[in-house]
Amino acid sequence: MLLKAVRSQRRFEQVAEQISKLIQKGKLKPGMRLPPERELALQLEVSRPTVREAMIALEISGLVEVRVGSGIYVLDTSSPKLKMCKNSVDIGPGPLELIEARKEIEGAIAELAAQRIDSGSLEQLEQAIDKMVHENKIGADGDREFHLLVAKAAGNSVLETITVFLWDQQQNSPMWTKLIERMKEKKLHTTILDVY
Amino acid sequence: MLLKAVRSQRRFEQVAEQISKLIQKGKLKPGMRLPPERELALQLEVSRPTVREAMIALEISGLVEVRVGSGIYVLDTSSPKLKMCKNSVDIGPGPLELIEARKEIEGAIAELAAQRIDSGSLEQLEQAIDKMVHENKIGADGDREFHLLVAKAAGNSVLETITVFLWDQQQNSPMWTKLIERMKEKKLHTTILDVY
DNA sequence: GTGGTATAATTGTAAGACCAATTATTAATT
DNA sequence: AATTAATAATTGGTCTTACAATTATACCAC
Repeated sequence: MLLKAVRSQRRFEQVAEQISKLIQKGKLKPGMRLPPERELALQLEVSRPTVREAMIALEISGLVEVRVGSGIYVLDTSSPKLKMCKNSVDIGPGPLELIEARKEIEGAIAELAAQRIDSGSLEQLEQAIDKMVHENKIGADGDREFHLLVAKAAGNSVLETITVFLWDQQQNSPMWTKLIERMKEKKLHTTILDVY
Repeated sequence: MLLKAVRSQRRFEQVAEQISKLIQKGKLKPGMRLPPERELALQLEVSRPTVREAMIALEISGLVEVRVGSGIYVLDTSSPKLKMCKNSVDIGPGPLELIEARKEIEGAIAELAAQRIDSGSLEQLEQAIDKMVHENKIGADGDREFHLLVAKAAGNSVLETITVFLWDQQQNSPMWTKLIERMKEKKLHTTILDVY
């Protein structure tokens, strides 16, 4: 007998749910600015702190963006098809697991891409490689660009999203930056580049 | 000239970050109850609403659980390292892309798992396979169980998370369910099973 | 036009009060 | 003495009000 746990739903959750569904249904389109917090509070018949809590919840969920002094705007939730709470508090995994995951997954993606890539994308790739070599450091723009191009060449939006996700995890991980620093000191670039 | 956008970090974000790091470092262990909101406000020298906003952020990020009248408790974030946002409910990509993505990624994961799996996990896997065969349908519990066990056997939390994610996407995709129905009609089970 | 400035709109933060739910304590009853 | 009931203390949930910080807009001088 499967039962759902009864949770007293707090007000900010109800508010967040309402707004979320409006975005889902397309009543609120990306780029739109929703009413000021005070006005929302009036319409929903709750206090402004409650509205604020709901907005923070939506922001962390990646549905809206709060711009100070300007307003709250609906984000585009369709293009980055998977939303892995970017603004959410960092609970990232360690860098070693990430390196391994990238090695495996991007390797598989690269195979696909090799079969499908067209001449235009190939040229872009070469440029990215040049850039990466020129920058001569790990975690730079050329690096990211390269991997994303490979993913795009594979022609699968899911794989592309996962690549973006892996990259962003790396960028947000405090342990990663620390690892990068230590590698710079010890000049282990070549060793690490082999992993890629 | 690449510049990063400057975001004024709001107070509740700073608070959430502090607590988050304490949890990461193990200073706050799962199950622990953190100080009352009022006391946190005093220690951090911020107002209580700010603390509340931070707690909501942490809650949605899956780091803590708020129990009314009792307190705020640290959740176990070690096993499901990355959480999807509750409020994120989107349409998701088409089923064909998902099938392909799963084929590529789970294939790569399976390689790793094959090298690392122990006898205990192997036995679990066999049971899952039996279950899957017995259920004789796609997308059932045995199916999910099987893929998750493989991912776990690979010993990489990132890969495990991605597997869970792919599976959940499939579950949430309306196009997927439609596809399953049509396949049932046309009895193409065996064809699809080859893809796995 | 360009650049600076003033004004208004909006979010950010604070403080205090009170309510609701939970938990701990105490008293009462058996 | 043990169990139960009533009470108090603790804690999160919400509201109200006020002010600060930030942003966008309109306006003005140059």
